[in-house]
Amino acid sequence: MSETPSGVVGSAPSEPSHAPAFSPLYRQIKSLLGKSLQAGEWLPGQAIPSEFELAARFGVSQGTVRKAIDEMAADNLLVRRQGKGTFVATHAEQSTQFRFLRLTPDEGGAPALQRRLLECRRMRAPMEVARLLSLKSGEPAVQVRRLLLAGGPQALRPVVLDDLWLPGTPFKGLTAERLAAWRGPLYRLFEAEFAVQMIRAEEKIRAVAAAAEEAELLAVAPGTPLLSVERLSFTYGDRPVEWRRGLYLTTAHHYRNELN
Amino acid sequence: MSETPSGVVGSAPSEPSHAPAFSPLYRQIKSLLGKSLQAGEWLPGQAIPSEFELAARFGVSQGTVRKAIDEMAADNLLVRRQGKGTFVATHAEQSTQFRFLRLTPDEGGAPALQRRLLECRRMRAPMEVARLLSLKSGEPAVQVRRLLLAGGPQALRPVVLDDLWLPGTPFKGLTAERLAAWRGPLYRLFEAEFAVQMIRAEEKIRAVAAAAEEAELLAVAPGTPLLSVERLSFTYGDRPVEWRRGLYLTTAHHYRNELN
DNA sequence: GAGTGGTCTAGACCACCAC
DNA sequence: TGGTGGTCTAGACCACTCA
Repeated sequence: MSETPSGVVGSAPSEPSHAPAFSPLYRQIKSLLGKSLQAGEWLPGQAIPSEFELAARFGVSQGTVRKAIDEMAADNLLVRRQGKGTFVATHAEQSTQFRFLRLTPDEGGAPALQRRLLECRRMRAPMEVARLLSLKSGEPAVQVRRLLLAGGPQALRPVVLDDLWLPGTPFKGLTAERLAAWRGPLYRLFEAEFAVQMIRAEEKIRAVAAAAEEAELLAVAPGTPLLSVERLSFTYGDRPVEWRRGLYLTTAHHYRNELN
Repeated sequence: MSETPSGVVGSAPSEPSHAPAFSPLYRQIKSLLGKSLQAGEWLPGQAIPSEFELAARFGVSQGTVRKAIDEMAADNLLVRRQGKGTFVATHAEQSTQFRFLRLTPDEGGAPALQRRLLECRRMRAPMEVARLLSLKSGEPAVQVRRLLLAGGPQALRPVVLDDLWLPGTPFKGLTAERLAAWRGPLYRLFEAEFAVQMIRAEEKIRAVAAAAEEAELLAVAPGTPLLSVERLSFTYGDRPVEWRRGLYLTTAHHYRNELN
């Protein structure tokens, strides 16, 4: 293309010392699309404009838009559906239901877990939590504690004890009642009611011995080895918006991982 | 293209009942490239032919070859280097050194682990191992046991106790001497000396209590919680070629994972 | 049949590397 | 300077969905 339309810059021929890294057109498009997502121009589950429309908007060819969308689909930000369109990823769909839960029964595939809410309270963020969530000390936070239970209707056994911390400001209306009433994935609640989309997460996994209180909640003997799974979740713009620690009982379950 | 060259089929216009899934050209190319890799036509670290050469060989356009290579690069089978060519992935490079080891020090980035070989013996594959490696019962296997140790030169502490099982036939010349003399990644030895490339792996992680023997080797008290990491590794064609169990001491280290 | 994403092509030009 | 991968374009046609 010879013209330079709407916000997209042609490849600068020469840059000052230590050039700020050449960025191809499709990456600029990707960045612009990311900003639109972050601004809420298209909501989770909704379709974004077609590739040709976006190409016209940005003044590039359809193939260039395509490459940008390809990458965002690989990042799980968008979902392509042939014949229908491209959609903003959501935690509402069955297929992405357990995208972040890697706990699997040793026998049989489906997790099929029940939830039991133990606690939900607002407080000033503890120092460690404030640091991880990039909050100023003294800012409000929400703590949630819950159990996940597995097994048939009669033989329900606790498997996961989760402790979550969320920044208080974006999660202003989050209460125990709200949580207890919610059916469906937690992250779906967050995106639907609080406009917070969980995009990616980092986990740190250790083996620990169950403390007295944890052991009682999980119905195991104190000292039982448990998987400690610390998770820091990020939303658009790599901003951390959730920290949680899960204690997984791995007698009949395991944490599965694929290495590529 | 209007002609149908060397082994590549055009999109069949109509298929019999329950059509065997339409496969685009670039996937057929990908499959052919995969077979060449498996056959050892290009060895780890070597360059494969240029995109134009491959396009000519397969009778497709350069863009189609490019898309096939793109996917194989995403699968970590190939590595692209602008200006130089496309190379068969290898475990020799620094960058892919610890592709499969997710254990990280709590403080500081580099793992920097030392190895200590404990055992290497040939035996008939135990039933469980035979099952996992798709061996017939009674077929030979190689068991390797080793320690990984972390810390400065004076304060070396055991961190990982690894037990590996390998199929005896492909690993015919593998001995304790061979292993002890080897400097560099284990998987590099496997690909260089035994023509076995580890491509991907599946891990199952649990928390367990250290048994007496394990505790002694790791220099911890019996009953100490350890991460049990079971890994099944695959080579070309999704054939399992290694099963290992690692016991990770996670007091100063953790298993890191990224969720997308 | 119209609209969407998916594939394939051919050609131009750019960025990087080696000689 | 020539060869490699990387980007971008324009256009054709296929596959899928839905009205």
